[in-house]
Amino acid sequence: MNETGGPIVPFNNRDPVYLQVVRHFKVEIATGKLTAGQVIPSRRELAALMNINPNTAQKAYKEMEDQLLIVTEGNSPSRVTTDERILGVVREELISEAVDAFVASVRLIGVPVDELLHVVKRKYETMHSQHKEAES
Amino acid sequence: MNETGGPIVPFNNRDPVYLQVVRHFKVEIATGKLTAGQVIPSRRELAALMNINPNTAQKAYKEMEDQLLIVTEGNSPSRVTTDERILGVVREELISEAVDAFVASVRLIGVPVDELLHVVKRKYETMHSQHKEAES
DNA sequence: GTGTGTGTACTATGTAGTTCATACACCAAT
DNA sequence: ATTGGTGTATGAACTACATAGTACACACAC
Repeated sequence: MNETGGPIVPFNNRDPVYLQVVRHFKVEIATGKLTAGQVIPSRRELAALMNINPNTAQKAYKEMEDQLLIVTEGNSPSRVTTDERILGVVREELISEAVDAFVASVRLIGVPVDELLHVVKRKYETMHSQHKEAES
Repeated sequence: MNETGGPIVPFNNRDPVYLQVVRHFKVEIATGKLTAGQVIPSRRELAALMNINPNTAQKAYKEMEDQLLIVTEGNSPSRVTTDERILGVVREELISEAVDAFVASVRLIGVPVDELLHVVKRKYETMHSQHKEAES
């Protein structure tokens, strides 16, 4: 599998790869696996790791630099920003974006709040247990 | 506005237009605005209504026929299927798809269920009140 | 029959977005 | 200075989608 050169990492095909890479790093930051000032792989290293094109990695890093998530001085390896104010909102941003998209998609259907919350809770716990099973 | 020939209806630009048209009809069905056996506009009428290309309308209708949502006999106008089993699951499908996508997007972040439900509820009620304001 | 409207099918074109291939400038170590 | 590693820039290639244009077969009304 993956002889075709496609990405290894859990990528869907609806969203651009470079944005999914950005999201991947945001999750790493939000969950504390990446901390302030920590060095991240070079463009080419990341490309090899994720089996994507170096330019795609570059585009993702460029996007993260525009969002002030990472910093790059000269040609030393890029690092996660040390600005705690920025890091602190990453988690909330991720959650908020997901919730916004979700609510927007069900708004027109007119689902009662109670039913909605119930379905979410059920699905969430189901996936969580499946996740645990997969790891064991 | 819309002199350019773009769609009038609330379409985003990430998803293909024809799929958003399909979704539009599914919502109409789910909310009871479209009922079993009801006649829907012809391809050319819909194209004029939504300000899209007739081929895009055709593609949407073709997709709905493949999903057995509508039926077309000869060249009489297409109608919503009378199969209640199919109509009955449209609403649940819409909700389930939205929930699946949502849960998948937040799963990696590891948000506690309680926090998640709280944020959803807050956002949902906010949007709902805004919706009411916009209508008044 | 004529005309109009239906669904359907096919090709071609334009466009936007993504990814790829390549090249360049810089720095550091050997 | 040469080699190998950075980050960076640019243009080509490719894909998906929407659109335009045209055509055909059918049915119903006049």
